[in-house]
Amino acid sequence: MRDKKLQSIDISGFQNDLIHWYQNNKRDLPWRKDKDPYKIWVSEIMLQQTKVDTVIPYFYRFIEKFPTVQALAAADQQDVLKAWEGLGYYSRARNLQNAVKEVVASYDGNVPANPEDLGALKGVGPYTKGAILSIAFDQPEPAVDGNVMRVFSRLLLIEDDIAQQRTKKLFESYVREMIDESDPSSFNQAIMELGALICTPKSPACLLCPVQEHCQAFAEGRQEELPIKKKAKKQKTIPYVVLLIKNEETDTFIIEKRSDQGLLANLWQFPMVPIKEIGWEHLERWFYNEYGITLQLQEKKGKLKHVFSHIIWQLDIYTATTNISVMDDHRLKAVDMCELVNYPFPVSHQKMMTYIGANQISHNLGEAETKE
DNA sequence: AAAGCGTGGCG
DNA sequence: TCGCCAAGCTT
Repeated sequence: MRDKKLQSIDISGFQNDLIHWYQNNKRDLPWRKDKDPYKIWVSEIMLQQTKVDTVIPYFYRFIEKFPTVQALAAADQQDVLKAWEGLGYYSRARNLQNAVKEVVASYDGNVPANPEDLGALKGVGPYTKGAILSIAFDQPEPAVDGNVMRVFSRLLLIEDDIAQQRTKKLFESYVREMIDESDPSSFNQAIMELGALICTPKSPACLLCPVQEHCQAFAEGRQEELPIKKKAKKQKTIPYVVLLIKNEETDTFIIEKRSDQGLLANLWQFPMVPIKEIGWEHLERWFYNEYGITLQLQEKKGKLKHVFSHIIWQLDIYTATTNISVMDDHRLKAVDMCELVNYPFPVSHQKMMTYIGANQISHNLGEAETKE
């Protein structure tokens, strides 16, 4: 029994209008040059919560450095993170490499072409699974991302909160009814392309839309109201003192590897003191207890506000000096300024490198804020 | 189910 | 400046 929402839709007419538009308007993107499942996979992981323009240069560099499943599986995780540096959501990179190792170990290096095995891989959720199956293997599986939910919420006038997990399942069932089984790759990509180019979140270009005549929201002039999405909570601000600690004798700076779990896992940073918990008066003492290093605070170099999706770092950046050169703790390293480029840093800490005269190591970095 | 997890661009 | 948003997954 077909859903009520679909009864008024001319499905094959919709498919034809959509896919015809896609064939004539699709962007020439690097992951559309061939159907290598590995490249499709890499692109889909990079594109999670990330704009196409941001991904393109990363994709080129990543594929050049790790051209095959085997190459990525054999790589050092730090090199993988370095290639991901600046893209964000770094667990994507760690999960991708874990998954690729599994593909080499269990599937002879061939990306599985069935939902069960593919979906069991680290970092491959419902969307990515459907995207790989449809785009690389021409299987009629839904690939429901934010674009698809936006397009379909307008097309079918669906008012469920798209932030809810169960809403995505609802959209998957609609896509299963609507998908073009003769070309699921084009169908899925066309919906996403439409969402990116025409059916945009704000001010959708309905007058240019190839499926305008099928759209129930447009018929009622309600396209701007959809989709419905619950607002995110505001982030909490956490103040830190960041220490750019120089050993004058060896001309090195102290960097620290972050925990292998949680925020920015396994990336490197300049040591940070959660100053609200510690208190200024206990800073040096706490630092010695924590790291075994005595330091002399020098001067404040500036401050940075760094906004994450869920928290905000308020960073006061200081230079400091130390005499301690021993570094048997492997989480800490004393490195020459030139060596900084070999370690993956979060963007916030890349910006601080300008304060110690290091060359900017990133391809995508602006000036740090130095104002008070 | 809801929170944790990055970054850059845009109005 | 600030809130929203982008081809989501994990726990």
